[in-house]
Amino acid sequence: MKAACPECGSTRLVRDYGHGELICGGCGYVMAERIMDLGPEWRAYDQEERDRRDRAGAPMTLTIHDKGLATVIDWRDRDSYGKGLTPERKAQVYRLRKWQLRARVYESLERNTAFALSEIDRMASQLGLPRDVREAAARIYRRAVESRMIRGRSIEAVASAALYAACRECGVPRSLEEVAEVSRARKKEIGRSYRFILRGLSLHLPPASPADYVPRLASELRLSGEVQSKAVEILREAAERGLVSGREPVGVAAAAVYIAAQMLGERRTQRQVAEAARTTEVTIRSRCTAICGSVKHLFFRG
DNA sequence: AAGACGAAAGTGGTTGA
DNA sequence: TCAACAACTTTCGTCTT
Repeated sequence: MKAACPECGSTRLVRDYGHGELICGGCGYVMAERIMDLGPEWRAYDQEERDRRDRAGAPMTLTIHDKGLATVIDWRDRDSYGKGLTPERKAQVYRLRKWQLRARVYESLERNTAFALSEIDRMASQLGLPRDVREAAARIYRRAVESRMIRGRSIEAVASAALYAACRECGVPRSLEEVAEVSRARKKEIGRSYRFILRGLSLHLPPASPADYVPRLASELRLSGEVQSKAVEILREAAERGLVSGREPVGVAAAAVYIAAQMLGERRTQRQVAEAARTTEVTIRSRCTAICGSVKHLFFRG
């Protein structure tokens, strides 16, 4: 059955998303307010997000499961004739209301989780991550949902943060940049959610070690295994000399790879290494001078 | 000519009063 | 809440290969 305008009977109804209203195309009667889709893109938690919210455009469908048309038990203890209810009837209505509310909350949680998991899957495959990382990310996300930690932050950001954490947990770290590249959330938000999740789930992951990044950098730059081992050796020396902590691990790893490649005659330009590590030549240079200054003897040991 | 170097100014996030 | 701060980036002129 199609909805019709109570004023003129027209069934030509127009949705005005800008104002969140359902309007009769015949006479302009406003039939319903607040039909706006409450999907994640519409929510904005700070000015930055409000500014770019327009990218979402109008929702393609009304994702409210009942499309706003199903019967809702209202809060008045009256029947449809406006008469009061008997105590038994009141108790029954009370139970119905309770269950209807529960069902809605449950369905919305399920829907959001399903969306988050598909996002995790999409990002993971874009980053070329193996199955166990995806499963770890899904596990972390579900735990975050169970701990009521999603409230007040976007699903996208929490899903990305879960993936970021899972990468570390599985020893295949991706930098925040890399995750942000394939995520719809901003790097800043992901970082925030990440810290929040770690604290909330009392999950403590040690900061990523530069050595974890070496295999990826090396393969992206098509460098041999010898270069990899040399880079790891350099990193071990650097770590002993306290040149690692407080620095961005990828940057340190990039410098080690650059030096190792040079030592073994598989030269790569700073530009190439910087690109693979998503950093700049300047950063690599400053890491290099720090490392070379104190491990120069490595150059003369073959 | 391309790559490496380093100075200087700018950026965004953290920390501690 | 704000200023100081450290790490990193951008930009640019100069030197090296």
